[in-house]
Amino acid sequence: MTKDISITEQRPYHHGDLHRAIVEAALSVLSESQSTEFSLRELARRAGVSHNAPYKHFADKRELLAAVSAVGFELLAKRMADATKELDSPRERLAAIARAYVCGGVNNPALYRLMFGGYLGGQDNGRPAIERTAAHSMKAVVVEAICDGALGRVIPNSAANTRTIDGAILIFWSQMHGLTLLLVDSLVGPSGKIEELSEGVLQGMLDGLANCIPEVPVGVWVGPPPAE
Amino acid sequence: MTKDISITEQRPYHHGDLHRAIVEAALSVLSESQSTEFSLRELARRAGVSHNAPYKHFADKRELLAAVSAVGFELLAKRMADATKELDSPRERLAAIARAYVCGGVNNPALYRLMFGGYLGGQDNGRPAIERTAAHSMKAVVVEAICDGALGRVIPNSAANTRTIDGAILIFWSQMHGLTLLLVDSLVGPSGKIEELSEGVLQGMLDGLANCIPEVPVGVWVGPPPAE
DNA sequence: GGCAGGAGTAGACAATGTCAACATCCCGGA
DNA sequence: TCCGGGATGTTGACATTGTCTACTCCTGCC
Repeated sequence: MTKDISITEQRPYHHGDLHRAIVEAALSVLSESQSTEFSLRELARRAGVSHNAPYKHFADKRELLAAVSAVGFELLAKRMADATKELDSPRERLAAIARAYVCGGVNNPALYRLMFGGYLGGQDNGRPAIERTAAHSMKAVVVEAICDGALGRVIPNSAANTRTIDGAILIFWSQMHGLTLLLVDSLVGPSGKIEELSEGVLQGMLDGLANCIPEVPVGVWVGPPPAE
Repeated sequence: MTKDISITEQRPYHHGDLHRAIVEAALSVLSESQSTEFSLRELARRAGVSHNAPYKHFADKRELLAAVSAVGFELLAKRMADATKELDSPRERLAAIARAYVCGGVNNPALYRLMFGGYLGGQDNGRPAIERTAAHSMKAVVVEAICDGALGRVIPNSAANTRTIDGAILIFWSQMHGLTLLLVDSLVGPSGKIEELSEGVLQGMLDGLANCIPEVPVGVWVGPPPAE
């Protein structure tokens, strides 16, 4: 009786690629509402399936969020990689990466917050593997740019330079991360000056980084994510 | 019939200071669970009142969160202010403020995330006034330290220096903000080296800041929060 | 002394995350 | 060719949550 095909041929019983559909719905809702508080049921509705169908693809909401977050990291990595194309000066390339990073966060704050807002375990270790992997590949883009000579000298990505690279990454990343979030929160402004502002911070940081690079301490986690 | 005083004298019908009790309960839950997803009803339970009593003191959950966030800003301001006591060197005072800032965030990540996680309007303008006020008084501590000569020269807090001060604030704040969040997310580690790491970033930033200070662009919002 | 209104309570509602039981479809082995 | 099992979807249920409305209790003020 449930086989009552009312109008035209309704979608087949099986969706086909619900996993992807749900993640995309989440990205849409995230962009539109700019709120991280959407419901699984809403996504199911958008995908045209019952409220419980997503559970066949994600163990729980957290796992779905992690998948979305992972896409966010991939998008960011791609943005940054693309930004370095057709640029020769290593320093300019690192600067371009920084701009792409901040820009990506500012353009979709809700997604950026999802990636870094601690909706997962709080600890990186608590993040599902899929997300950690994506985050690491994003970081690799930065590592490469720094080793490339962006700070005034080429730094071979060898064990001997781990300390130097780790330190540079930490300074670079935390500065960009903080700037992005302050911009997103509108805690700095007026908004018309955002690019000029960011540019000043960026160039200042690169100068400072180039100077203090050799003395930077050790310990940042760089390289493949630690095994579980 | 509801007047059945069962055991000893039960608490009086009126709580006395429920507003404060609810905020404190929220701070407790936040510290304990390190999750920002607690329920209003849970707070009411802790305070020993009915699930609707909090609504006599807060219009909705968002307003309660804003109040908690405001307390967070006040605590942070106090921490930073205390950290500068008994320190003479302006630079050391600014460094102490930075350490206090990062430390405060790392010690209670959930609270820090509540303050900056965009659970409010996303935009600073969307934040309730009480919270903006608290955030501003926190920022004032930093402004004072910078003007004090922490960067190698005294910068009178006058209109003529707005650009310089604003720029310094932005660099300083975004670096500390980003560092705090990376530490909280355990995206850098190992944790044993956190202090050493932070110290490196901090000193590097102060050096860089002192150098590039004069050229920093304009536009950061500093001063009393803009009128609604 | 009484009354207005602030403070707290009880009950209801829709929405949500998640569980369990059932339905439908597709694919590989007999 | 048939069939049965597993993956995928559906329906229904449940506890929990934010919030609304109506009610009760108590306190301060005229």
